[in-house]
Amino acid sequence: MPKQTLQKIKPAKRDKLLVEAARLFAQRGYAATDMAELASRAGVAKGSLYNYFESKEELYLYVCRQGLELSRQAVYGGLDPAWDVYRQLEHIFRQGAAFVRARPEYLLLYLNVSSAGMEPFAEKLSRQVEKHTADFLKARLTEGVAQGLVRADLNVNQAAFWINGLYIIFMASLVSRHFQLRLREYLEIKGPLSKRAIDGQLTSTIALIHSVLRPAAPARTRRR
Amino acid sequence: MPKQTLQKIKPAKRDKLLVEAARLFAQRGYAATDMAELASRAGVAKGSLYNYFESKEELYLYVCRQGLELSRQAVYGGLDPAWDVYRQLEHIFRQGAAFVRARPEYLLLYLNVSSAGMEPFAEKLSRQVEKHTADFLKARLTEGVAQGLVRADLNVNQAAFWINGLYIIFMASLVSRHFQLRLREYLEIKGPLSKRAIDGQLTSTIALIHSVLRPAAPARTRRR
DNA sequence: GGATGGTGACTGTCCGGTCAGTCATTATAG
DNA sequence: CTATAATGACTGACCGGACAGTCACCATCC
Repeated sequence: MPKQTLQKIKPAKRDKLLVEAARLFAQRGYAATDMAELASRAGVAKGSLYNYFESKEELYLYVCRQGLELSRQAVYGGLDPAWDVYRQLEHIFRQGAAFVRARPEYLLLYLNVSSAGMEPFAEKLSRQVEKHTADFLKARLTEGVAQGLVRADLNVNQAAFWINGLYIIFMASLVSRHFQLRLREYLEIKGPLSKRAIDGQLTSTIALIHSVLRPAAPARTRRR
Repeated sequence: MPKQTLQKIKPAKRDKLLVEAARLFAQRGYAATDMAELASRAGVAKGSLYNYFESKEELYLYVCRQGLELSRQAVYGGLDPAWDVYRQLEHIFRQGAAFVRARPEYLLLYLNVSSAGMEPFAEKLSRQVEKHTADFLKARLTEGVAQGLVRADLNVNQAAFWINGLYIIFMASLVSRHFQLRLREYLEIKGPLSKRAIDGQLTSTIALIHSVLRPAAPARTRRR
């Protein structure tokens, strides 16, 4: 989708540009990001941006899609299909948290898509963002049911929906100022958010999911 | 906080202005809302807005705080303190959903506060938005534990955190384009979102919360 | 007639996008 | 191997539109 020119420039330059773009768009939002400032941060002239991309919008969409790709690699990359549902879920939460801490800009980009005025982008991005995760979660849960690891009366679609909901809220609490303040209010954390507190919350969220999915009383509930 | 003049004009005029402001800010976001357009929609001259408020920012904060107040009345209004935790939670979810459907603009306003560039507002609003709900949920859960209605080993703060998380995601699915698309993707809904589908999702979310909070039946019978 | 509220043209600023011109690199000619 | 030509990436001053906030003037009511 970007112009050919983008492919012809030095990779280092291109990477710098895309990283700075992701940061700026994430921090300021789409509308408030100034192409001139972006150019200057990327060490490039404003005109050049328009040699690489047709418009601000095209650049934005490209950065978002690239971020999605990176996130996916980071989160689903080291997954072993042999693991059971619970192990895979835990892996996703932990990898997700690590990635979000290392590259918060991409999650911020995602969160912005749900805000006002971003509907045109939601129309273009939401499906490709959510489809993969939805399919993945549903497939793992269905397998889990088949293997007797997950309660048979579970509504898989609904369960996937709220597991992902917890994931979103949790990750948002790591990067968005509002959700950080909210987390602190709920957990009554006074100082800054420690990695320890976050890990604790992560662990207990996973335990929560576990306790909901696990089949009721009877035997054959071994795991881990 | 607004100027005195605001209090002196006809209530009908004031209400119209505040409603239109809420709608516009909700739909377009803070930055993209044009004071001239707002004035024209409210049937008022642009200059008048500056007779009522010092600035766009003051108007915005006032509208947000007013929305918060309205939401609270709608959601917590008809609550009977004699009800048990579960009944109160269900009431909140159902009242919340009804209010959000009737006046989506206020939830949109809330969602926008977590997006990029809104940090200054998050700093001013987040705490007063979250504090009330957090305290309420924690108090009800604590009561529930004391009454033996809620499992005793529950971490109240964490439970409140994710109950509210589910609430947010659910309500967001009613108003934000992105979260609507996401809900449809997860629940595999093809047509438009029917009230029926939403009610079903709401009921099962409440059931989920119920099943997590309820004490494990057989073991550790403290009473009964 | 003084005070208070209402008005919209005006101003300064900001920003997306353009484009005429520059210059480093590469291709071609001698 | 040098000289000349061609290429296309690069640049930033500039343009047009948008928009927050101002203010000089008007309307209305006591």
